[in-house]
Amino acid sequence: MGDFFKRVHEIVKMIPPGAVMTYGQIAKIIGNPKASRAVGYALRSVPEGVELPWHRVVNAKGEISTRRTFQGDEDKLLQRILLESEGVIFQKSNRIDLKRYQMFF
DNA sequence: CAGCTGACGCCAT
DNA sequence: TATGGCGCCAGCT
Repeated sequence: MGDFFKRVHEIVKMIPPGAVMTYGQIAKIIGNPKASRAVGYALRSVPEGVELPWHRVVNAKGEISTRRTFQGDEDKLLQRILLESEGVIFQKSNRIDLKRYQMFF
């Protein structure tokens, strides 16, 4: 695993319960604003046993991004449940209000 | 070394 | 709002 992935993980670890950050936002913080897709790729490969709130990362529209794997839907549902358990409210559009939940440095 | 892929983002329509 | 198209980039093959 490269340095980029590690930095993504370090940042995600800092997101407190009930708050979220976006893929693009994390990419910018790392210093590579155009690597948003790679951020998602990094969350896909979280080491076993590593505690990391991956569910607190959503896309720029405030929605849970679509997985391309065979268990994608199940994974998205889990992410939503985890966020709701922390008090995050989803709108009818299946999005959350970023102005309210997004965390900034 | 040369593609390929995808938990993205942005802009045009 | 909702789509569609395209650029980007780290890792994998």
